[in-house]
Amino acid sequence: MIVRIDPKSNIPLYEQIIQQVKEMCVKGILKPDDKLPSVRELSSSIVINPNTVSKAYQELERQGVIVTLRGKGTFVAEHQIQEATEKQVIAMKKELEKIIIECKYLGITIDEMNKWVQEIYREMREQADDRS
Amino acid sequence: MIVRIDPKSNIPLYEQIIQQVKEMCVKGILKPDDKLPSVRELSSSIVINPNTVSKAYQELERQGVIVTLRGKGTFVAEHQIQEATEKQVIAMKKELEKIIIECKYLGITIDEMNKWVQEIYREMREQADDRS
Amino acid sequence: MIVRIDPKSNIPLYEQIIQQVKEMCVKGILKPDDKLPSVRELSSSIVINPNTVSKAYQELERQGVIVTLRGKGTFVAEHQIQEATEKQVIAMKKELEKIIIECKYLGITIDEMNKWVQEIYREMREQADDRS
Amino acid sequence: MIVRIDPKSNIPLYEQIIQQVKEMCVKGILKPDDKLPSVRELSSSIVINPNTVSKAYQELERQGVIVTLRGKGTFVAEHQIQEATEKQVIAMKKELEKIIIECKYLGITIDEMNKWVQEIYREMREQADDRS
DNA sequence: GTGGTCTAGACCACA
DNA sequence: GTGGTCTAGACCACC
Repeated sequence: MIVRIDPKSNIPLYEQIIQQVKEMCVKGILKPDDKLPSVRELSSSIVINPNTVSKAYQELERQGVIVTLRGKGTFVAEHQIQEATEKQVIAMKKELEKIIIECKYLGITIDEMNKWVQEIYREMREQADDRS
Repeated sequence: MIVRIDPKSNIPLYEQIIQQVKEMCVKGILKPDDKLPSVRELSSSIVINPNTVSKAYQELERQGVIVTLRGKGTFVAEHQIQEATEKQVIAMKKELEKIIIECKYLGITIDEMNKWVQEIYREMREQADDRS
Repeated sequence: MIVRIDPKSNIPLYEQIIQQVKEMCVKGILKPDDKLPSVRELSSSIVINPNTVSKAYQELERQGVIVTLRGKGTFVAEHQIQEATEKQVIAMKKELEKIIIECKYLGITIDEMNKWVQEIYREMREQADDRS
Repeated sequence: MIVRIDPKSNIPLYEQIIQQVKEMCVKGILKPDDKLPSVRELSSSIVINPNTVSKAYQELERQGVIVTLRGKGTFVAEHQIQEATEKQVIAMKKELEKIIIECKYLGITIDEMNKWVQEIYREMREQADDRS
C-alpha cells in the first residue's frame, strides 16, 4: 500500500492518510480483509510520527472503514452501505456548492466538471473490476 | 446584505463570510458596484470581532471579488473570469473526488449528485436573471 | 468544575474525564452554555498532559456533549435526546448483564442493585433541580 | 460448551472467554463438577491462540470459578458466595452509574432498564431450573 | 509482533 | 487567549 503525504498541504497529515485509505478502498486497490501496514511500518515509510498514523487509523475505524484485531493488526472492513443522515446530506450538498462557486470564479464550466465526475467514476469502477 | 454565521461550524468565521459573499455574487444577489456594509456595520450585525470581518474583506479584495475605495467604502468588483492555473484545476478536481468518495460511503448515488449539480446551477441562473 | 482523576485506574485518563463531564452534565452540575475550563487550565489543575485533556474534549464534542467555539473555548452543548441504535441498545444490555453476573458472584442481591439504581436516579434529579 | 468470540470487539479475547464461562455458570448451563474443554480443545475450536485460552483459565481459577486437577482436567468449582469488599461494592455501583448515564444520553428510560434487569434475572433462574 | 495510551514540548490558525 | 496538530519517545496490554 502506497501512501503519499504532502507535509506542506494545509490538510492535516492524518486527514490525508484517511482520505487516501478511503480512496483506495473505493477504487478497489484495497479490498475487504486486506491488511494495512502497521502503525510503525507506515509511519516509518512516510517518515511521520506513529501517533499521527495511529490517529488516522482510529478515525478510520470509527467510520467503519477498517477494523483492528487486537495484537494482529489493522484490516479493511467489509463494505457496508450507510444510510446518510439529513445533516450529512446537507453538508455534502454545501460542499458541492462551494466547489461549483469556486469553479465559476476560475472560469471552469459545468461541462468540464461533468466530465471530471465521469472520469472519477470510471476510474473507481475500472480499478475495482481489475481486482475482483 | 444578509450574512448568516455559524460559530459552531468548524469552518473559520472569516471563511464563512468569504464564501457567502462569493455565493451572493455568483447568484446575482450582489451585483458589480453594489456597496457592501462597512466592517463595523457587518461585525456588529452578526456579533463577531471586527478583525474577523476585516480579514474576510482583505482576502476577498486579494481575490479580486471586491474593491475598497478609500473613504467611500467597499464595492463588488466587476466580474472577471480568471484563467485557472493547472494547479488550481487539479486542486478542484481533487476536491470533487473527495466529495464523491465521501458520498459513496454515505450511500449517495451519482444520480443524486447530478441532480444536486443541476439544482445548484439552476438556482444560480434564476436569481441572476431576476436581478438583471 | 472539579475533576478527579485516578492515575492508577486501568481506565484511560481521557476516558475518566469524559465520564466525569457527562456525569456532571446529567446531574445538572454543568448546564448548557456553561464554559468548561480550557485545555491548559484543566491539564495543569489535574496535572496531566494537555493532549490527554484535548483528546477527551474532542471525543466529547464528537458525542455532541460539548461544543467548541473557535478561539473562545469549550462549552456545554444543548441537551439533545438521541435515538439509540439497536447496536447501542444491545451493547448497553450486555453491559448490564455483565454487572449483574459480577454482582451475583460477589453476593450482591438484586434488591440491593435496585436500591442503587433508585439512589443514582434520585441524585441525578435532585442536583438538576437545585440548579434550575 | 459453546463459546462465541468476537475478535473485532474491543474486549480482550481472554476477557470474553472469562465472561462467557461465568455467565454459563450463573445461568446453570455449567454446573459444579462439569468438565471444561481442555485448553487445546477450546483454542482449536474457536481458532485462537492457546495462550489466550490458558490466560482465561488461569484467571477463572484465581477467581475460584473453576479448578484444575492435575492430569484430570478443568472443572467447574462449587459455587461459593463471596463476601463483597467495600471497594468492590463501590466499583460495581460506579459501573452501574456509568451505564445509567450512558443510557440517559441514548434516550433509554429507567423503565426500559428495569425491564432488562427483570429479563436478565428471569433468564438466569429459568435456565438454572431446567438443569436442576 | 500489534495497537492504545500518555508525557513533554512545540508550532499554528483563529478570534 | 483558545483549541488543533505534530513530533519524539516511552510504557503497556494483548496475541
